[in-house]
Amino acid sequence: MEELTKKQAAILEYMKGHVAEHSYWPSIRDIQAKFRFASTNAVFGHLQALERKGVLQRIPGAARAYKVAPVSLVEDLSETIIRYEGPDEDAIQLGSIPFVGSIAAGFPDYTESSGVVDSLQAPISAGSRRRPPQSFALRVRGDSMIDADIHDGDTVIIEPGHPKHGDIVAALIDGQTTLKRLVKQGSKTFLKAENANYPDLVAVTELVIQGIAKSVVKAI
Amino acid sequence: MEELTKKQAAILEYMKGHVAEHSYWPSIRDIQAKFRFASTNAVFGHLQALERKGVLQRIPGAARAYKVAPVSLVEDLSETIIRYEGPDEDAIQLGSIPFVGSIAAGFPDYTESSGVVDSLQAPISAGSRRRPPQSFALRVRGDSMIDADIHDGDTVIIEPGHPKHGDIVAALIDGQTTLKRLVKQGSKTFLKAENANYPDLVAVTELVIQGIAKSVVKAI
DNA sequence: CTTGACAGTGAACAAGTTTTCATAGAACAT
DNA sequence: ATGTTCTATGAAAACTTGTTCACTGTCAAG
Repeated sequence: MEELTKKQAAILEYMKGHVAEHSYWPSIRDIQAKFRFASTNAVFGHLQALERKGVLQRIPGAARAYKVAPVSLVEDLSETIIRYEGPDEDAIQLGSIPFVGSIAAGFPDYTESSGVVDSLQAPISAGSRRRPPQSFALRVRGDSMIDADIHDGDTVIIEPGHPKHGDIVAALIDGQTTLKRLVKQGSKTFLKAENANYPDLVAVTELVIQGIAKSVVKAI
Repeated sequence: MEELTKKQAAILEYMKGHVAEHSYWPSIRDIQAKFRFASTNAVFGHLQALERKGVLQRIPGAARAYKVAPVSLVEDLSETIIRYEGPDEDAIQLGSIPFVGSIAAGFPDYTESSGVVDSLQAPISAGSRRRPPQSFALRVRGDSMIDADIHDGDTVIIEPGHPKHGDIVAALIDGQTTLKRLVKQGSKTFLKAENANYPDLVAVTELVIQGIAKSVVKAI
């Protein structure tokens, strides 16, 4: 993946923010005004670049119509950072998560049955209309679970619940969600990374598990 | 709120689904084609009706640009069912959650930093780009917290973390997320409903807290 | 039987929007 | 020096889209 230029990144960010704030995409002219371009064509070029670089999909001819492609961002996060990607009740249906931009100011737009969120590094649990369990999907970052055959880029389906010994869980550690195996020893509970190179056990202070990994969708 | 006619509801549903599937709104002509209207004006009329009834907000002149208004659905859920509505890092910014329809078939469109979910009765934690804490918002259903001045319809901002004694937390009980106050007695931990009519304490088995309520946005 | 809300056709207009064409400076690697 | 990429201007073409106007029909309430 080619790198985005500063302006390209800024424009993409603005577009996502616009969606988050207004729930619809900005027009080329909106972007032009925001960045004080004298010509719409300046924006046009950037959009083409964004599409060429694979981070944005335009719908030719259609107004205010875009999609964003999966983007891999490199960030200085240690261990297995789990990022939200989309919800589901089943790995097979994982494909149904539409995009959403970043959080921005504005008036809340939501319905009882749905919502859009920015979720940079957080788990999201979401229920389907059919199944009560509020399963959700996480994208795995890092290699702390490679011994469990869960690799960077994989997507894990998490379901809230009370974990048993041996379950792989999404837990909150140091403010970040990580994927670990739950280990009970007597009355004590620990979390264990499934990577021989990682420190063995992390003591569970309490009440930090957000869900249990039920299945894994391997990265393509 | 006036009732929606069958066609109006169908059109609104289609629009939401279109957003969920494609991440952008349909044009009037898209809707026209979907419902086999011979005239765009048939759609136009319905959209006007939807706006008049307060469930849809149009942006005059702008293409493929709409917002949806909050909708209250009544469902047979006991106790304080918490529903995801939108994320935020702050109550003041709560307004920034864009709409999303129900889950629909299609290819996943997401970025590393965002996602759209169907979230009928689940909590979603979401982070902003700025602040690591992955706060999220929940809509309160039921009256188990009325003594804490949290009422049905209110929106609570939840932030993942390790709760202290006295914190109001979003906890998973019987597979559903509920809002309760955390009470510690010696080495034991309980959850307590803030309603004199409700049973006093619920023992915390372990690892069920999903976040701490930081602020409340009162229902209008 | 009339009135009004609801639903729709058909055509046309006006505005919004994307897209193309022609042109050019700055930064940078070859 | 020279080509390439990125960035940008300015104008216009072409298409998309929301909006309006005129007219018809249904159905229930008054």
